[in-house]
Amino acid sequence: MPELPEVETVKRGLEKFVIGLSVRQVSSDNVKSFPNNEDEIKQFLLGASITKVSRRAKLIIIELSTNYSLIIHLKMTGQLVFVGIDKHKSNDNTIRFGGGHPTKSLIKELPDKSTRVILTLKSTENNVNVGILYFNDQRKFGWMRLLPTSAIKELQFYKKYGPEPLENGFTAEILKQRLRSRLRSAIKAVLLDQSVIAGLGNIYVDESLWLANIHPLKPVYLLNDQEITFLHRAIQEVLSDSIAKGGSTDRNYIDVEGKVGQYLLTAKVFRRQGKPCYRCDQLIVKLKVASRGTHICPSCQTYIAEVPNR
DNA sequence: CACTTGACCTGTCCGC
DNA sequence: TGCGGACAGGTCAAGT
Repeated sequence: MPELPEVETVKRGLEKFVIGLSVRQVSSDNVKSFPNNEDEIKQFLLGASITKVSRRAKLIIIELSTNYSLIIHLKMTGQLVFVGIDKHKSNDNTIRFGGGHPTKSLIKELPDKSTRVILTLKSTENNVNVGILYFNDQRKFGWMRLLPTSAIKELQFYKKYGPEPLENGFTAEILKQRLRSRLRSAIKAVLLDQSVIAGLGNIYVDESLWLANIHPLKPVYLLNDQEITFLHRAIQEVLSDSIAKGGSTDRNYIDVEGKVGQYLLTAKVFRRQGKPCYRCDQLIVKLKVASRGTHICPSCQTYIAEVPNR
């Protein structure tokens, strides 16, 4: 579920709380979640200080003073949560996340049974423990991995990532070019492909297509220039709006401070089946496209399917 | 090559 | 109430 806005929110939270801290202790309960062996961890993670946090597509990169990095993919149910060391429990027994303010959160206790990796972080100057970073992941699809920083951009999947939709270089013309490789596919399937555009997932594809008045099943070759221009603008609007709202919490997502995202409160179609379209009052319908739950307004997003020619 | 589907997991919800 | 099955959706491998 974490897509670009959620991952960006987590990245900003990490910047706020863990930059400058050093890793004192590491524990992991699941090899899949964190496959590096003990030697690598001892040599390149323990004692290293965190110098920088960045994001590419849905990947979080935590750079270390050893010239290694932790790269993290949250996939569906991953969470990165930071708790100040002396703030685990307040008087009323609620966890105090991040800077110590009690936060209403989906999480009741830490660690819990979805906790896969625990990083104890200390001050780089004076050896005092400062906080604990928890990597939770109910479904174990997510992972973190320790790699030489220089090796990240050589990773196969990393090299294939398409452009970042919120960066200046991402123009309507670029979008048009990127779409050209997948002319016969449904636009939704293409937008979900990280090698075409980086960072979109199911929620924001549905939202963007509604905003641009495009049916998710419409094949790319049937999109005209104006539709692509609208789509380009819609993607940027939807993503920036969601980042401003701390992302979307469907069931699982929380940020580094344990907070849920607010985007879905104002979502236009996602999970709104049976409710009226904000533009035309027609009821939102749920269908399946690219084997994903897909939400559209049947009146705003029309596409008369051709008889398949095969 | 372009494109689609299934597998990876676990928790939740729905119908019987 | 218990239980089986569908569903959730990011990504890659395997299939058409």
